Amino acid sequence: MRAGRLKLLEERTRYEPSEVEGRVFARWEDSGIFHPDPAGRAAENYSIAVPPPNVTGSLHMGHALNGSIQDVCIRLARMRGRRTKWIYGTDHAGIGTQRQVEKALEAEGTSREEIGPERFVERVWEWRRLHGSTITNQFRRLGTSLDYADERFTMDHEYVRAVTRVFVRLYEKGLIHRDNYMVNWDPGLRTAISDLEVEQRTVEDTLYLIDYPLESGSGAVTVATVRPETMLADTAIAVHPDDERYSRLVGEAAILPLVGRRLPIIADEHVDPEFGTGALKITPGHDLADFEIGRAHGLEEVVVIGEDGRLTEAAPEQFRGMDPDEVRRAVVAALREEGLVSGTQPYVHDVPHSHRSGRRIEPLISLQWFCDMTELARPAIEVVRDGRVRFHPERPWTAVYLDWLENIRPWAISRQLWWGHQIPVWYRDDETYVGEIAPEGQGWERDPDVLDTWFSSGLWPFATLGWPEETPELRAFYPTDVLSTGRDIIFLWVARMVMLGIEFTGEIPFTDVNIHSIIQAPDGRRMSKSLGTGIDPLDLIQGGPRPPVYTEGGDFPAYGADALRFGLLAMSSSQDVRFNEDRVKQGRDLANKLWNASRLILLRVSEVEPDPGAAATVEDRWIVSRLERLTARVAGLYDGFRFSPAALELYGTFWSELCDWYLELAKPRLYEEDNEQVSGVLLWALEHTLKLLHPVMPFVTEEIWSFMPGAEGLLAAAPWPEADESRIDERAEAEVGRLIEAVTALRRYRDEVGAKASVPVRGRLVAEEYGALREQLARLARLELVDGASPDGDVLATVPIPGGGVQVLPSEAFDAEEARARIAARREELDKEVERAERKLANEQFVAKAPAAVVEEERRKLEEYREALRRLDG
RNA sequence: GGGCGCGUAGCUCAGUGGGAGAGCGCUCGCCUCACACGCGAGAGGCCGCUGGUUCGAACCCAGCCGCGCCCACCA
Repeated sequence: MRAGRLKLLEERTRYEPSEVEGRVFARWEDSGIFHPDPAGRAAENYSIAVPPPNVTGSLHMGHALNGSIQDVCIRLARMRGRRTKWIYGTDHAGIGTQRQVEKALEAEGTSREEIGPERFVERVWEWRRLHGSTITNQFRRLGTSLDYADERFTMDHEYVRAVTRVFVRLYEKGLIHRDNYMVNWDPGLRTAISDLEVEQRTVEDTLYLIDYPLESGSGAVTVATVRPETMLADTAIAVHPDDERYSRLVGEAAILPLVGRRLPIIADEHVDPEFGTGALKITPGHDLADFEIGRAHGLEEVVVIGEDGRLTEAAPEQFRGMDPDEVRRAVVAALREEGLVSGTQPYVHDVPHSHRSGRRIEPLISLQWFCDMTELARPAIEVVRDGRVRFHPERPWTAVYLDWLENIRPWAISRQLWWGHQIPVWYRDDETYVGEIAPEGQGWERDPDVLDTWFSSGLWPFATLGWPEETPELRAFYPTDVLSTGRDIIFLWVARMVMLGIEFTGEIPFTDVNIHSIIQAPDGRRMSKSLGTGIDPLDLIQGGPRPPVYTEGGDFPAYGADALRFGLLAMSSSQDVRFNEDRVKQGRDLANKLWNASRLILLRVSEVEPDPGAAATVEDRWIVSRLERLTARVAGLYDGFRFSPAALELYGTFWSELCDWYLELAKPRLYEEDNEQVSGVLLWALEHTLKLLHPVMPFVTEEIWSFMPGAEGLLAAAPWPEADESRIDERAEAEVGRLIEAVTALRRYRDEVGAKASVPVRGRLVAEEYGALREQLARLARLELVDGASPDGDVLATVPIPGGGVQVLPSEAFDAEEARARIAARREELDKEVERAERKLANEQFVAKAPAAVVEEERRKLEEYREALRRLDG
């Protein structure tokens, strides 16, 4: 059986991810290791709740990176023997999903309004049935070990019950209330949105100066505004209390042009006397600042703009039904006719826009549900301050989180959508009923609004585990351990989970928050489908078209999931990075290298137990020592959420030390008949490497694992190697270090003098240190070593190596003249080094103040260079 | 307006007090019986600028120049 499989290994000189990945994934999933029993307590178990992707979404680069990161954590914990659950599920994503279905309806020539709420919600569920598994299958392609067998959805019956419970409890606690208040109205989506869903965009506007005649008839007050259309709802004029230009007018009134309303002139500190004319028109119905000034002064709130963004019946007849742009032109024209526009100037400023629809926000007074956050924020601040919840990297995210929570404002939680968690409130005449189930009796009407999607997301780590029921899952896996996400949802999601988690479970929902890079397009822009800058992770895994942001290169090759994972982890850090296909390529090359190094080892070893104790030679002890160091280093990096250096160190040590040096050093012994000792070391080195790399590149490592002699079970469930410091061998490292330096120097010499690749250079080793490694030195440097007993006079050159040199003797390999010129150049180089070191050591300050070890190191180097020079001359 | 971050090799990025690193790209030589998705050897850097602290600065401090992000009710 094994022989048959080895044949496959023999024949395949390239690693083929597409042939391996599906098969390996099925083995994992069928084994059940992704789906743990809900046993034990959370403190001993390990869990992560995945940021739930939109149910009808598809995998993008952020998912791929974050999936890779979390999978490293999960696989590491699993190998360390923890009972491990990666909580999986999807989000109903209110606005996003509703928009998708609306578009589908439009394509059918109908609309949401036409089919009504009930039928619409049915259509959304149908949509979910059709598209809901896409992203799940894409996560499988990435190799992520999510608990797919226990999938949750934020609109599941049990989840809805949790959401309802939370709303009712917060209401009963007095933290949720309904109010007529100024909200960010999205006229495109026709719903209120929260402050966090608003983004500022820089807009070029015109600042209009408009004269408002005084009631007394003696002149006018000139106000400055970029939205003249809102004047129709003005109810006052405000000036700064200390502004002497206007102090005599405070208490008087002006007359609102076009409308005729009497506007009291009031004093308020929020007015900036430096801006415009120092007089501010007050529109409490359509501007947040004015709204607050209005409430402070008890001003009338006139509303002339409706929920569709058009002027309402409350506006003068000539303007009704106009959209904001139309009405602006019309109002300005009307004012000009009356000679009341006394100036205009271009004005560039930031204007709030809806993050979802891109439309300019229309601040409107509207009856909405609000959640007061101050009380919830207090313990959420506490747990981060005292380190119970830690951000990685700590800076700047800890401060970002704390700043926001310390200045938190009420959260507008109701949305005028049809898809989502309907607010559990019923009305009958003047009565309001808030409860988990509908009230008894006739005539109750349920509030048609739904909750902000982030309200339900905020319960994710515990509602997915069955809360409010005391389920075994909750006991086993809550609190979770790590939460990993991008910085863009620290406020929207992370902070709210902390607040709601503490409030409803009494515990922090996770102990570590990892904030990962945001990966930009290769040109530095945002990755986005509509911009043509988005790169589909699946196209990298299985091959596919390059997006328009690439102007050349044809299709992506099929790099494979391991390559993508490696690439994303290697390119990402704490700051935003541009997508770098070369890193993915590096990952593919690594998988291939791993495959081929494994072929070399597995096709030739004796079937023995992997055993670091089998180390018999200095190079054996060297590789064992190097891999033990790597183990400690990589574990530390993984645990510190430093995945990029971890991936790159694994790459470097495996490639440069294990492959380039150790495998080459071990080959002669491996090819011998009696190779059991070196087999033990090689198998140990391979096994160790596979384990360390498995969290990053699970497919290729699992596949190779299956070829190990006596392989049993899954690598994914194999024990993680703990670093063993007793196997660190400084002496072996120093000896092999010298060998490497010597071989490199000799190879460089060969290269410099143009030695023919296939012909050995004759030479005599003049150095004490190479005892056991003498043959290796000769073989790797392609030297024909002659006995040192009888020195002849025709030494062409001496190549300095640590501890001595190699006298080069004439041979067929190269031309002697050229060699002499090379030596002269090398001497110059060494002279420079000696001079530098001497200068440094001549500096009394340096010798006196630098740490002894540093000074000593410098002396050692100086001596080494002098020695090398002596060798060169002799 | 407030805050945060970035500027290091041609490109994308690590490095954060003791002689500048990786991958790709480039040059030269190799199909050496694991791998040409490979092997060997190299070239390439006023570590944005100016001052300061220090025996010593890419790294710490200050200022400046350039770029980016977040927060924010000055119309």
